[in-house]
Amino acid sequence: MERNSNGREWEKMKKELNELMTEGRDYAQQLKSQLGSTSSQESREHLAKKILESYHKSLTIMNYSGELDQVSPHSHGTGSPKSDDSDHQEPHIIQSSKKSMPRWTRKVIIAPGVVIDRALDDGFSWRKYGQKDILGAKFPRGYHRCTYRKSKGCEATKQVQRSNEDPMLFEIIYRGIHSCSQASNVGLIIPVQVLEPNQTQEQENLEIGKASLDTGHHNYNHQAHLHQTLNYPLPSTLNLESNNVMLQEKDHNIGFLGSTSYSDANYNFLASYDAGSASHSTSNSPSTIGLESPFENFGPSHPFGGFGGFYS
DNA sequence: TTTATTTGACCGAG
DNA sequence: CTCGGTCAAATAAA
Repeated sequence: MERNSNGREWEKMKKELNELMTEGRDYAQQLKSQLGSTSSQESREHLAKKILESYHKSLTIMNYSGELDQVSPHSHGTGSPKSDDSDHQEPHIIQSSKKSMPRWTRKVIIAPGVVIDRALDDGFSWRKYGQKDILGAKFPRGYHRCTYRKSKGCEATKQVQRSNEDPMLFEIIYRGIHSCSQASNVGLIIPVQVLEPNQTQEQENLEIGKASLDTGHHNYNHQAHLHQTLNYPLPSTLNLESNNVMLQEKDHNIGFLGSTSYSDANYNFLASYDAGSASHSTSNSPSTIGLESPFENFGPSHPFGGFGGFYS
């Protein structure tokens, strides 16, 4: 209703989303056309990777970051299947303090043996700028901002807080929308191979928490060799393995974007290939499809309406 | 070198 | 004052 500064943020978010999805659509289109031909496997993999990146980012923005990359049922879990598992994914967008930036929470449950860094990777590159001990929290909270804040003025930030009682649970609070179109180290998901099921994960987790919340490298070195198989060298740190993660969103759920029914017609046009996804290309071509008001579209099955209430 | 992380200082809100 | 968040200097990594 009342569109004020918050509404602006929303606009930005939608715009970003639109670009991201359009980009992904283009890549998918390319991939599709390459399927018939005998294009290089490499090329196709690259496209697939790009598509996943787009999804990843889009979902992150929307607050829904399900594990579409790979759906690996991480069963074993010393005590993982807790009630929390009831997937109540819900991203909550509140606009409280700060520059009235949208904010949402994501919860990530790490399966035993998973490298935390990797698990928490959401496709964007972040730079840690602080860590604080929080009252009542057993683990410190890490503060991160977009790596391109300086160069591109991207103001997105996130906080990572490890749960007190369940060290496998991380709560990530995102604030602000990425105004940068980075596609850096989205390590893509690698088929995870569950490694040694046991080991004192709790112990390790604790250690990590003490040491450095989000940079728990070292600890899992022994597993590294197991994953040398992956294709992409991870940029920093050696966290491979990854996706045994279970993502959950808390608070309000946005439902799912898949609901946006793109008309096939539109689908064909998108030849717009704005690799750079220029900021102006916001509504390039028919891409505006259902995204015109993404959130409204999602509404049908999900209370996005209530959503609006938050940031307005 | 440049870029990233660590960490205590600093600051505003309550 | 305390607390949560950020800054920035020192340090580490690349």
